[in-house]
Amino acid sequence: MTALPELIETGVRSGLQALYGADASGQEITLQSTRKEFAGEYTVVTFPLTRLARKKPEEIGNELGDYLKREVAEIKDYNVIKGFLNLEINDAYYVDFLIGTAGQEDYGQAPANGEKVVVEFASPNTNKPLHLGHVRNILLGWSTSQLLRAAGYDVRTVEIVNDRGIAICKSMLAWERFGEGATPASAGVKADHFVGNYYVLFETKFQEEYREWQATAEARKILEAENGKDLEEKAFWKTYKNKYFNQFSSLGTAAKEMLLRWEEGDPDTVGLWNRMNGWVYEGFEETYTRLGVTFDKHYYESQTYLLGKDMVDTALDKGVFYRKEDGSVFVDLTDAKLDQKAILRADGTSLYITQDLGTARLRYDDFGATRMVYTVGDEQNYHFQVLFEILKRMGEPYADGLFHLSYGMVDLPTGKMKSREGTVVDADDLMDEVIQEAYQSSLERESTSELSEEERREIIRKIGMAALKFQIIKVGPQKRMTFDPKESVDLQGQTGPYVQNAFVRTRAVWRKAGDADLSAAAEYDSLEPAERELISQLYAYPSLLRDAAAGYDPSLVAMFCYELAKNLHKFWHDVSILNAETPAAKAFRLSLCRAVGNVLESGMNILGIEMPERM
RNA sequence: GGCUGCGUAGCUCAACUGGAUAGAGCACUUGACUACGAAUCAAGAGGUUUCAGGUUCGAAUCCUGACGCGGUCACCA
Repeated sequence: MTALPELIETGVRSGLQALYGADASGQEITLQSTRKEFAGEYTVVTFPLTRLARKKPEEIGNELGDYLKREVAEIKDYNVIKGFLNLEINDAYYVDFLIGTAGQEDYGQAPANGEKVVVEFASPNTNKPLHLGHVRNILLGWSTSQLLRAAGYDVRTVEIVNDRGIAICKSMLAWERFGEGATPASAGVKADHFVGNYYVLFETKFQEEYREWQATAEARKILEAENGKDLEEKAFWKTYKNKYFNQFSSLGTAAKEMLLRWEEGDPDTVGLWNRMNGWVYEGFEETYTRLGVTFDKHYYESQTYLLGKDMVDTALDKGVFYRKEDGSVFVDLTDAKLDQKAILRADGTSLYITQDLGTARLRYDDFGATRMVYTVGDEQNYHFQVLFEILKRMGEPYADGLFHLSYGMVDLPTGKMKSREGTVVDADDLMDEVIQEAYQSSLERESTSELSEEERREIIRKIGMAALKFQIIKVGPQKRMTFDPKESVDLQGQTGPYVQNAFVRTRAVWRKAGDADLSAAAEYDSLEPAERELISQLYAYPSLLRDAAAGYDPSLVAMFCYELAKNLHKFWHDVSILNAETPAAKAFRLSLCRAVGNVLESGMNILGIEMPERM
């Protein structure tokens, strides 16, 4: 069965040929969906055709409309408004489509295309628990991976954990000095928070030490000698903090020594490091599970940070990189409007980007993926431009399939999140909060009162998580977004629970209908406006998924689900289902409910949002 | 400062990539539960799309400039 857009396009082409002898074979015919206020589902814009047809847009619309109505069986009628030709699709065609195609369980799922893609997201540091920024990253990465899956790709999800470096050493040192052997279990604290608390404790102790030091004679001398810009004393010490950490601080020195011991493989240090990171992973796993995401593979920087060096040699041989006299290795990307970029230090040690070269190759070796998606904030746009350009020049087999899924930072209504100012929204707290709010709302309702306490809790969890997730995913990835915790617990309007509610209605009507006989549905032949709207939307679902996947944009799926839910609610209000006028209408509407419910569930599933049967 | 992204209703976001009278939600006002679930529906009000030029049948979208807000410019990650 040829898809409607193609059908219309070829119809328009042959129409132009027949009516005006015009050859539009190379022409782009502008086809869009009809705006709500006019009758019809598809609209041909006739302005661009004036040159071909040498007539006014309205005339072309009328003549073309006549032609299409006559020649194309699927087109029932048309109307012309200015340069817009609106086409209505045959009821029978839509009814057939609903029964035959849209009713299928896996409607929307594209057939496997045999291509493998790796999607990276989350990728946290191990010194602190996850926060709102990670939540956006994770939801975006996960939903994109599901979207690609629906589009027919063979998808693997991965994260790369930054488990090494000075940050985790700070937590380790603080625990060693002040922890008195405590464990998450003994302290009764979620394990990643437990470790994070020691990171904070380190900073606190360090600040104390720093303040005390500022009163010493040594410090006064430095203040006098180095405060060139006549800063206020407080401001000066703020700028001096890093230098103090590296040169004078005993805590700083101890942390750095710990890092050195770790690099040397000192068993005690590595043991402690394993123990504390183990706690962190335990905590992360809990959070991931609550968020409903899983990874096919976890990469750890401690195991990958030396990768990429071997690729440097081949790149040098190929002339992609060059070596400076001091031994450092660079790449010159100025002809690609990028800069010269260091790949190896003069002492031969590697850099962030070197590691990224190595992990790209590693993933290719691990999975054979020809596409890789990196879900990383837009502050790293430049880094990924450089990385991808290099991989391209090196002729890596997956180089053309690299995509930086860049997204904007999350702000709060009060401004940016800043850990120093304690305005960071913790991921676990946030989930608790939205679920608690969903619980409060549920108290006002009795629709689930006959269910068990456990079932009700499960429903409430789904509702709260839906509110949170939808709120975040509905915003286009590139956009910097403002996240208002108050709005995230909204359960009405353009929200996850609103969509869930539409789904629940489709289920409720089916519970009442029992195993109704649907065979009469095919005889239904006078679609109500709300029904046409729903079907044409169902019709567009596969192409919507295709477009969203091509653009790596799950927000399109979220908006689609919302629109579909909205039309379901309107349909619900406008027509009677179980008390429909005829058996055919009843059977048809039940079928429609089932199909809409399935698509809502499918779309929301892509977003990682679960649907309750009741709410 | 160079490069780069963004600026749409009071607020949070759309606008099918150049098409119709710029659309939703929240908040505000008003109506609809004795009807398959009111976490719903319907209606009202809310705009010089930051500003100024340009391109064309047609611009929130493309070009130029100005203003405002981010990001980034390490042999850090």
